[in-house]
Amino acid sequence: MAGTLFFNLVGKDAATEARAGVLTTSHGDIPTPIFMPVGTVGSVKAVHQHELAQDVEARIILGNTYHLYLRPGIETLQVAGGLHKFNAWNRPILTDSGGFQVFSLASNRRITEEGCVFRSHIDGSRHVFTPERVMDIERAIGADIMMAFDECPDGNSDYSYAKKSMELTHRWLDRCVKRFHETDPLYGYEQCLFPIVQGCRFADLRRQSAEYIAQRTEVGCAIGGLAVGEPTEVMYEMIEVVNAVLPQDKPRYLMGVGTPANILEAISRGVDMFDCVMPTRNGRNGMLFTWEGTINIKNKKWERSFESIPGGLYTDGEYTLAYLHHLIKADEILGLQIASLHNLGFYLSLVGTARQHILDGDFDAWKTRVLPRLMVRL
RNA sequence: GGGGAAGUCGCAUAGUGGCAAUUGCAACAGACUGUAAAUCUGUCCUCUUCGGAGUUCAGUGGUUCGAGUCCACUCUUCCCCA
Repeated sequence: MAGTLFFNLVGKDAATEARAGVLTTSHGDIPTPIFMPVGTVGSVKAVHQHELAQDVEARIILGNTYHLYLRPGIETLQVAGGLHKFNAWNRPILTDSGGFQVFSLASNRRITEEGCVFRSHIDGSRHVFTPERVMDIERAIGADIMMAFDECPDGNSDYSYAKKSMELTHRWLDRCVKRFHETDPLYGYEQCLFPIVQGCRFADLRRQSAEYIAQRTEVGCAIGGLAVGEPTEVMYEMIEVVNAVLPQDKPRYLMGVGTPANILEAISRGVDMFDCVMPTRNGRNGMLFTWEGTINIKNKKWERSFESIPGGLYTDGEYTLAYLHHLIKADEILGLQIASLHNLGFYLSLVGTARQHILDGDFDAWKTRVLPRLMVRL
């Protein structure tokens, strides 16, 4: 069942490794570089689907296997006809495998060769995730892009643990690939499986993992286990190491990253896809991302700033900083919505603009110009 | 007019002899990277070289080694009966 899911490179920056492409799926084309809003439990928090599509212009969103499996449960999703129908999002969806929960729910799980035993963070009940089980669940969710089940070790893990963890992730990958090919999509459209590079902060492990993944990828590759405690410079170095090995003609997805600066740096090192909770979570917590830097809208200094949110999209000209300051301070739900919407709009605009500059051939100059301002705290 | 209750750091509260003094809210900052997050952390009398130092619990006086806590009076607020 090949053919509806493929990647085309359409442009390459001369001075850097930055690329522009199109990832085609049966739910629509995804221009790359792309940012994918995170919708863990089937909703991008505080943002309507129609806002995501029309205002933010999101091309693809994430769902999470672990969270959707616990709630609403895969039976409900199957009866609904998959996540796209269930949550009324008819553009592409990527599901994370639960590998990150192996990391973030470390106190509630135990890893074995077979898989991972979780204690539900909701009711304490016991659940077993194996590579096979995760593939089955991702089939049931119906994501266009399924992620392999991996272990995401802490960024400060020592070499011996990182190596063991990487090797386990590789063995799990082979089981994922096998199960993936033994099963068929449930809803009549093609799904693909992205393997995940691990190796923590160690260049030789990263290289080794990238080689392993390169031989097993069909549509695209992911780089996991970064931005989990290691220094930013180490993350950049690992991206370079990995992307030197991963196939040129397939999209590279840097999982869970990151700040606007992280994203531009990663694009310049050949990354094509990103996801991160930062625009939504930080937005709900009062942080706005703009082309001029970040704003903590809760700060008193914005109390009388009656200008529009800088670089706003949907919100531009309608809502002022002072109004958003008021809404967030007053715990008004609309404040969370506006902040989330603004930040997602900015992130999509960031990668969209980057793409345009790659196609125009001046990405590096543009990046150099814009980067320092992104890191300013207003 | 008679009787009763009460005044604590913005507000509300705890405190019945060792206290710069509980908790909540508010305020002011900070954090947040494949979402256990509309969450979490810190500060929140004044000064500080962050070790401390100095002033506090309506006011004044007293008892005591020691008082937010006990006593007297004053002021203020609230409640009940006339």
